[in-house]
Amino acid sequence: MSQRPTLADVASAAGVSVSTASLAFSGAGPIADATRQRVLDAAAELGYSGPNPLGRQLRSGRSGIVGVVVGDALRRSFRDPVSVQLLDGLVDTIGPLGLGVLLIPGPTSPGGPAVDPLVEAAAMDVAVMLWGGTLDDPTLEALARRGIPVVVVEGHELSGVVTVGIDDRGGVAELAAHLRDLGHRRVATVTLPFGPERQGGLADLARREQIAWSIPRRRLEGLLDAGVEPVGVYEAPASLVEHGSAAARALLSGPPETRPTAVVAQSDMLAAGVVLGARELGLRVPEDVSVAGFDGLDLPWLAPDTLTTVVQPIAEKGATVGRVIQAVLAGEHPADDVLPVSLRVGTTTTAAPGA
Amino acid sequence: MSQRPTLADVASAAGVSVSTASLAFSGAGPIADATRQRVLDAAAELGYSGPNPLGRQLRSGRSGIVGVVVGDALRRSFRDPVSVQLLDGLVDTIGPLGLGVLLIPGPTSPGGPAVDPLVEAAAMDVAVMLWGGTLDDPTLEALARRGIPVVVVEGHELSGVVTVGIDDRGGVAELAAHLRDLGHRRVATVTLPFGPERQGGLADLARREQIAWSIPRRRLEGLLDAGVEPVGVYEAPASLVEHGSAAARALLSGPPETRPTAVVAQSDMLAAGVVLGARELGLRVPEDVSVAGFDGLDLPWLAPDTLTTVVQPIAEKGATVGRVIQAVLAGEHPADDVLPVSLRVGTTTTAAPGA
DNA sequence: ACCACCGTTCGAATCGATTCGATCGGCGCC
DNA sequence: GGCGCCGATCGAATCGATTCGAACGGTGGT
Repeated sequence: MSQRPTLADVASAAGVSVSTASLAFSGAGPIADATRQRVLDAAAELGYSGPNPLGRQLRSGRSGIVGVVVGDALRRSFRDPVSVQLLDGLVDTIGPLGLGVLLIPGPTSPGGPAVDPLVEAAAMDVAVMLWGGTLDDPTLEALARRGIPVVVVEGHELSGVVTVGIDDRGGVAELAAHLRDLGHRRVATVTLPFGPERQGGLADLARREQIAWSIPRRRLEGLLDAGVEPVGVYEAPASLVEHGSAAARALLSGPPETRPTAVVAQSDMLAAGVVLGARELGLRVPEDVSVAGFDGLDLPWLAPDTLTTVVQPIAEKGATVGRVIQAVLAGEHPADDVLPVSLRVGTTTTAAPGA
Repeated sequence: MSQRPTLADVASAAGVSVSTASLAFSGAGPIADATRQRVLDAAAELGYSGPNPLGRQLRSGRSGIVGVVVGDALRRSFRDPVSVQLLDGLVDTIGPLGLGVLLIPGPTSPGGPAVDPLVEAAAMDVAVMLWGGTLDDPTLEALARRGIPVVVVEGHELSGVVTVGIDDRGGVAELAAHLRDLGHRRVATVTLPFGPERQGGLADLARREQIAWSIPRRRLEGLLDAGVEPVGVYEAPASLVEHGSAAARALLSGPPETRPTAVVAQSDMLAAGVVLGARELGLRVPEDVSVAGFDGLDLPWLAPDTLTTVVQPIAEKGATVGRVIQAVLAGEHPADDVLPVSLRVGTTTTAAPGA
């Protein structure tokens, strides 16, 4: 037999019907031990390694696949450990449920199609969007058209999709209050990209009106909540160390009288870049300038320094997404979830100079 | 209609047979423009968003899925950018072919099952193993039993699987010759883990006999090829910065007379850790100790230093894997592939002290 | 006017498994 | 000894699409 054996082959070899053979593998339904053994022996004999997943999937209508839409090319998206740790928590949670993760790149090039072909045609039971998009996100629209339920991480409160997020606004507010209490009056901030166009550079007030994505907006609002009006806003095109360094050069090059005494970055990668960039400018951290981040990453290459940062439970967030997926597949309509964050004071912040 | 519409629904709404309706979507086979348009209109009317992938997959026997077995938990595996960039190159190449990547964690916990359930049961047309395993790898066995073709990255030359690798032995030899020419006589090395048990620490000769994985072996052999017999071998449990720092503490704590004047690390992450660890010990790099790595990563947080390293074409390796997959799916038996590497001299190596 | 041919469309088989209702056989109870 | 029940097994329908050979209608040529 040149073809791989099917359940029918095994059944006839074992002298039973296909339905009985199916029972022997699935274990659902009554079957005599002797019969099951006979089927399994026949299977081993024929080199049959279990039911073909495609047949099973068609019948059950389930593919067992969770599509994860990454917001960018992998190499960029996964350079920030946040995405990776989240994915890890997700995989750990849904693995035991028999679900697997299909990676779907976000919009790759400006010239290319708006959505990856996988979004249009791949088999999946549910989709997850890291870095939740906006309401008119073409990916979101395509998934809705296909009737695929969506879980959005850190998105707007959208109708028809479930979101899992954190209290980033409150966390930043707490951080800002900490800096305020340390005497900082000139605070600059480095933000995550405002939208898919990913501009980089100092953002004036007009630009700040155009924030499409919710994370940079909420974290900016957190500052204001604590009464901290930033003296400079730098929009990073991605959450990467080099963009943090560029931000430092842009924000900290002025004379000491007007130079910010503290910089709040919206991610730890950016904050680390700010620290390195500040040092390149000859500034001491934290004596000349305090730097704080967001995420609570472990950055061994920054040792012996540790960032002052807002710690978010990343793996737990991934696990929460996993549980939400489970609920959605069970036909439930889970509520949006917001996880708590906490301030961790490290060695990169101290009292403002002269305060 | 509570159910989602099927092709049959669309066909009857358009007044044609299902076979004709299928032709309208697939474009394979002759169909009158007017008829196709009628079918597409009916589909739009019913909210039918294209053929159900599960039905198509069963019929064609293809799932369009490439299973990628990551050698470890994601959060660890993807902390080294090498895996991520490789995956990125792979995704870029197979995406246009209509293929998607299913992430499959490697052996997670020592107590757990030897292979992830996805390896046993997930639908996939071909599997890729990052960090190729050994001959008796249970994952490899399971895939062989299922008849799923396998492409191994950086593995042994195995029968029945295609491997894609680089000339790491030659690259390390070139690097070692460079150090030798700089006058270094006491060279230590930090290796990648020898096998799945991932021990960490100084490796004596007995341990060096037990190298199960091929990468650490070949890169070690590269040293010997250049006539460099390492005065110390430190086995890292993973390719992470902190393990490099630990290696530096273990290898470089002795008195200057016996201390190695150069350290060759088998990855850039390890090398970066060695640089940081050496500095913590009060040693200057490269004046007191030269450090070299492998991979050719861009490490902005090491600025202004740049590692002396062996550059491998990571994205190109991923693209090669993609092309090999394409060939395998076309029924061909592509040959093993070995990509070239090149030495890049940075600021972390210089002449040996006193040489 | 008939035939051959070509471009379209249709019917039916097929992919590989799951599942429900029906059937079969054996056993216990009256 | 017969009836009923229960556990085990079987048949057939079903999931949703693709594909191949057959049928069909219309046109052009003789």
